[in-house]
Amino acid sequence: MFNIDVRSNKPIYEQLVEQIKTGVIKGYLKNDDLLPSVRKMAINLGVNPNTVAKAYQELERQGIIATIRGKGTIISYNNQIIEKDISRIMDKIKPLVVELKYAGKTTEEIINEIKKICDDLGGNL
Amino acid sequence: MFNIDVRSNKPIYEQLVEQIKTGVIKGYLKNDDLLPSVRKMAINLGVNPNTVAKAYQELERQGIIATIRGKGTIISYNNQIIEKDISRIMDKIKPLVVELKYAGKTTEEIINEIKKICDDLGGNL
Amino acid sequence: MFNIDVRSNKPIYEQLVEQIKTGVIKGYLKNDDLLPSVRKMAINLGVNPNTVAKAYQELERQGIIATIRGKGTIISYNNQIIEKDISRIMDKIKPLVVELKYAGKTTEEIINEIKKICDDLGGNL
Amino acid sequence: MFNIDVRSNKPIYEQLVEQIKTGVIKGYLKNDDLLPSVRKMAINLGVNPNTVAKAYQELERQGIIATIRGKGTIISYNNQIIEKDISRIMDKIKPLVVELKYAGKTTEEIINEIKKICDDLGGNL
DNA sequence: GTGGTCTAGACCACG
DNA sequence: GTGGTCTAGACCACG
Repeated sequence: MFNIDVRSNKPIYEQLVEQIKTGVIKGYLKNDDLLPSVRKMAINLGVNPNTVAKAYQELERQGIIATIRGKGTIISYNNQIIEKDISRIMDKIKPLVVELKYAGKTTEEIINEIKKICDDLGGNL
Repeated sequence: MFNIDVRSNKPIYEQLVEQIKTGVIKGYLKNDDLLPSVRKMAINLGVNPNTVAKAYQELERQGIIATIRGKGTIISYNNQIIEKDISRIMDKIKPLVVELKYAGKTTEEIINEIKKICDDLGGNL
Repeated sequence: MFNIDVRSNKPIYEQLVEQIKTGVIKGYLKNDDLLPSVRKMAINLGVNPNTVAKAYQELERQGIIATIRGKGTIISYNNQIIEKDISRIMDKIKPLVVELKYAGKTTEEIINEIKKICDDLGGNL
Repeated sequence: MFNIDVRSNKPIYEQLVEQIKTGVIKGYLKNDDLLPSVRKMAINLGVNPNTVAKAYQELERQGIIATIRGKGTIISYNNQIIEKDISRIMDKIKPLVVELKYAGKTTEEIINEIKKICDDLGGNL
């Protein structure tokens, strides 16, 4: 379910944080879903347990998961968190669109590209 | 003209690379424009000359600038480079749009957001 | 295994890049071989770690080595890279042969010299 | 007659030295041929006169040219110099051929490539 | 003055 | 421990 690229220049723990968040946003991971323990996840991914622990801590700090004594780590977020995340995504898109405009692309051209991306996803949603 | 944020977690040399590339894409920097010398740029930005040199070397490697013996460093790129950069921008936008879709946003909502961004730039372009 | 000549007018980092590439071409270094860490290599060669780091980064940029998080730096290339390198060698030989011809050497004389070089290597290959 | 590439990482004075030496080896420049004055050459090439002067000094040091009071700078070499240069060319070719061998090329393959280069020159010689 | 290279030494994130 | 980044400062070739 999770793919780690040890050759990437992006830290492993960040890759894991991002993938779990994406799983939540996409709906693959729902509230109360149990995540693999740090050790199991580390073995699954072939990485150091410290690295998984760091990712889980970061996710807990962000209010996406929670550690429940005697149970393990579960997905636990509220919609505010997700909304905040969506607006964070828009914040990432904005400067990129601005750059396209400056590069001479028209609004129409940009919209068309976006539409194409959405259409490619089409049926799945 | 260039802003460096030494507190950012993004390396200084990368910030400079990105800002010069953005200047080129936006058209502020044109072919044959002379860049400040490594030393002058370093003083302007308040950073070490080595850091500026690293940025300039990276830009030269990317085919954006060129070192001319006895003259200094100039902007020197061809449109292929810029086209490649535009498609790199689209590649960054794509996964973000995908995430918005998965999060439940409709194509229409996304398009509207993009339009809003473009309209805000409106008159300048 | 590696020899650095600090008196050479060729930069140290370039000497190291070249020797590692030669090691790959000659087959001494194979894919997934672990290179000494930047620090160890620096001590071995008696040079500054920054200099070794610069060489490693250049090799990574060229697609000869890769940095694996939590493991270190390994040889990692594909044959395309090697083929490209061989054709680069031929490109270096060409103008030299041309010069010999212009200097009055006959094709036969040149071939004989080349043969002599090959024969001297003889048994080792 | 001479081409200088100010974007090259090879110093301009070296480029000029090399091209004049090549001219001599190829026979375009013969003993007692008059070279343009430092100033004229500098203007022709669009470079700094100091740079041309440096090249001429280097050539004089190598015994290829001579400065004659009241006459200017002339080509002036003896065949020993040329012979030495030819052997210097062979010294450059040798490690390249060695590398090809190590890369798995057979002697025959290498010879064929060399022949191809010589044949392409064919008629001119 | 200009860029290129190198050293010594430091700090940091990552694993 | 590992590589990445940065500074301060130096030296050098080049033009």
